[in-house]
Formats: sequence, structure tokens, C-alpha cells
Amino acid sequence: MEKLLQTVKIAINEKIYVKDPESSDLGKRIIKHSIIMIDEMGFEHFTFKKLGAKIDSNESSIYRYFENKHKLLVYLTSWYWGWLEYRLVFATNSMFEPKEKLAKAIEIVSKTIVEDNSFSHINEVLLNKIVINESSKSYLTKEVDDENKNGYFTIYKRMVNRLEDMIKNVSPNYSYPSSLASTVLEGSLHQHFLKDHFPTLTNCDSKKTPGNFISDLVFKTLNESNNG
Amino acid sequence: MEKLLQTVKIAINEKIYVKDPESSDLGKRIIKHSIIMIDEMGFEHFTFKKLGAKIDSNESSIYRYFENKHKLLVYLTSWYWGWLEYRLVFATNSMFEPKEKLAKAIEIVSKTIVEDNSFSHINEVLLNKIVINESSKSYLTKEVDDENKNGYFTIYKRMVNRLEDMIKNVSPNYSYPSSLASTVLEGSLHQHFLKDHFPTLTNCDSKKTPGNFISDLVFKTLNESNNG
DNA sequence: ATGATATGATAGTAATACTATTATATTTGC
DNA sequence: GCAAATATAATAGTATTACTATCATATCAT
Repeated sequence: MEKLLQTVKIAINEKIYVKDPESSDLGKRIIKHSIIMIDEMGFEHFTFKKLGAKIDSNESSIYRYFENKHKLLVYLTSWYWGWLEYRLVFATNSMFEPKEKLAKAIEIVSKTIVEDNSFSHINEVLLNKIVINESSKSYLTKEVDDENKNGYFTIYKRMVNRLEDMIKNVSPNYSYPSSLASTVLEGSLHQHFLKDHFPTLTNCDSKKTPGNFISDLVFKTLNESNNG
Repeated sequence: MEKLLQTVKIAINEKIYVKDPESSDLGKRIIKHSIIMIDEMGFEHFTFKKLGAKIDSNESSIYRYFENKHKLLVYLTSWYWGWLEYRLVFATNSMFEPKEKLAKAIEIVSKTIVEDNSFSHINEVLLNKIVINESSKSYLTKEVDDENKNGYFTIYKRMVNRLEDMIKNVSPNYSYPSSLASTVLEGSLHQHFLKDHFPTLTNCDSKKTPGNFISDLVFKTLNESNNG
């Protein structure tokens, strides 16, 4: 799996970047260290100037890859969802029992990433943390409709739609398959955040994971939908 | 109800502001127009300088009320949750049947606000939109733990805990009452956002509301928890 | 009428978020 | 192996942001 992923390139919408960061050494260093720095200092405190200093390069060179740090964030989250989608499809492709398939999908999208695929320049453990803490900022903007039209969020939407299809296969009569699918993704990120910062607002911890909660929620809901 | 609310002041943690904006005419204009402007231009494009120009006052005067725009956002969202909490308690206080009570609570927290209590300087319709689009930014920061310790999010946490208690009253054996409570609040805001910007990721629209979805989700989950 | 307090006006600073220009490497094509 | 093309680096510059500081003026309370 890890070896296979090395050879697969996650295809990101070309409008998101000026120059493909995968096409050069500098580009890869930009991605690698922006992940480390955003995780460390948070998106608000992160700047291209600081990144330039860290990678012994120059602010102006970074602008040749990304117009601004917002687009870099959109790139990073897109990459993450593309990577997760790949793992999801890979893991569930051979499964035929709808419930089993959905259970596996939920497990994959809601589990904390603990292993870094240390061959690549992208640290998925840190990127997972960034998605939990920062990814909402990529779409909670006044520019969201414009960027959506330009396909900035295609991969994320495809992920939600995959989950939606799996939900429909379990319960064809359930009225809210896409709402439930989006709640699975957003809800599990939120529970991860709460467990780290607002433990009184969640029952999730190291024993009961966000994945356990979401799985319980989804299957109870779909069971009732089949019975009722 | 509207008249009653006028006489009730929502108590906001004093650490959030430098000078209580409710204590003066300028303070109230700051609140009123910041709501209008943040809704209009989005939090990122909003600045104290622009606000000063709009209310025929001065940047430096605004700084005498709030240290920065982040704290103003924390203030506005706290006010909103305090206002909702008041409506929630008022509407459910006399109810004794647990399911009925929880259903009412979900209805209140997930419904789009359509009526402005036009007596006050705060437009709750716009504030509701701000909470949907911007409130995550108030806690998705590196300073969240510090601010949480200082009580910046007390009202929000109290709201979640109220929902949690209602959930426990319906299903004492359910394992995730606080996770479900936080999902009710966050999930309904998210569905509102999706319906406005990503309609393919939600089944909610003008007919099927986020409240309908969340209510369906919660009661199916709790029913199964009682049966199983 | 005096003193305290609130607000306004102006100026100034450091950092941010860029753009533009020029210089210097490095790569590639012949 | 050299010229041309391309990528990167260095430097400078601009407008805006996010403040802080100071001083002036208006209002309000005693």
C-alpha cells in the first residue's frame, strides 16, 4: 500500500497553483515545510516570508508556486482528501456487503492518522492535524462560490458523494444520504478537535474514538430507517 | 417574548472586551455595524478602520472597546449563544416529556433566524448568518486553550451541556450524549452552510430543513439506543 | 466652573501581503 | 561545450493591516 501510493500522484486542480509544486525540488520543499510550519504555528501566524526563511529560499520564489497562503491551504486540504479517497477506494473496492463496506469507509475517514509514509515529502500525520484545525478556513470565505465554480473543492465533494452512495446502498429509503455523508466527514473532524480542546463537549477519548461515535450514529440511524 | 428579551441583558465574560459595548452609544454602534459589515464583506475583509469610517468614528476609539477583531468575533458569537440559550430555556422550561423537550430544543437551535427583534441594536438574522459562516474561526486558533481557560467559550459550552442533559433524559444508556449534543449544534450550522454553497453535499433545502435532518438523526439514534 | 471621562484626530511603527526588477544559477537543446 | 531558456535568489518598493501613543476636544458630573 505505502509503496503503491508513492507511484500514484494525487491530481490537484491546476487552477489552485501557479506552478505545480510536485514538478520541482523547491516545490516539494514548499509543501513539506508549509505542512510542518502551519501545524506548528497555526495558519494565521504562518507567512510566505517565514516559510522562505525556513527553507533557505525566498518569499518571491514561493509566490511563483502559489498566489497566496489561502490557495496553499486549499492545495494541502485537496491533497489530503485525494489521498484519503485513494485509501478509501483501495480498501473498500473488493467489498460487496453494503454495511461492511460503509463501516470500513467510516473507519478510514475518521481514524487519526498515526503513520507517516516517510518516503514522500508529505507528512500525513501532520496534514491530518492541519485538516482538523484549519480546513474549515479554506471554504468559510466570501470567495467560496467562485472557487467552488472553479473546481477548488472537487475532490472533497467526490469523497462526500462516495460516502453518500455507500449510505444509499445500505438504506435506499433514507431521506438524508448526502447530509449524513457530509456529517460523517465534518462531524468526525469536529470530534477530533473537541477531544483535544474541549473534552467536556465530547465523549470521545483514546478509548472511544470519533470513529466509534460516528459509526454508532450512522448505523443506528440507518437501521431505524430500514425498519421504519 | 421579544419585549422580555429587551430587558434581559446577555452577560458576556468581561475578559472578552476592554470596555463593555453595552455601556455606551458608541459601543452599541460598534456592535450593530460590525454585524452588518462582517455579514456583508466577511470576517477576513472586515477591519476596525473600515468600521470606524462607517460609524463616523475612529479606529482608535474602537480599540478602546475591543483589543482586536478576533475578540469582537468571540463577543458576537458568545452573545448569539447566550441569546439562543435564553430562548431555549424559555421555550422548554415548562416541558416535562423528555422527547418533546429535546425536539423543541433541536428546533430552536437549528432553525434559521428570520425575525429581527428590531427594538435592539442587534440584528439577530444577520448574526445567525455570521455564526454559520464565521464562528468556527473564533476557536480554530492556536490560542484556543488559553482563551478557553479564560472562559471565552463558557456560554457555548453551557448550551452543549443543556442539550446533553436533554439527550440523557431521553436515553440514559446512550454512550455519546455530549458528542451527539455538540454534533447537533455544529452539524446544523454546517448543513445551513452547505445548503447555501454546496447543495450537492446536503439534502437540506427550503422544504427539508437542517432541523428536520438533525431531528431525524437524533431520534433514530436514541430510539435504537433504547431498544438495543 | 472644574475636573474627570469619553471620544476624535493625527501620527507613527512593525508586519503583512504582495509586485516588480534585476542578477545569478542551472538546465536543455544543439 | 556554448547559447539560450528557465528557475531561483536578492533587493527594493507599495499599500494595507494591526496596532500604539499622544494630544486635543467634547461631554458629563459635582
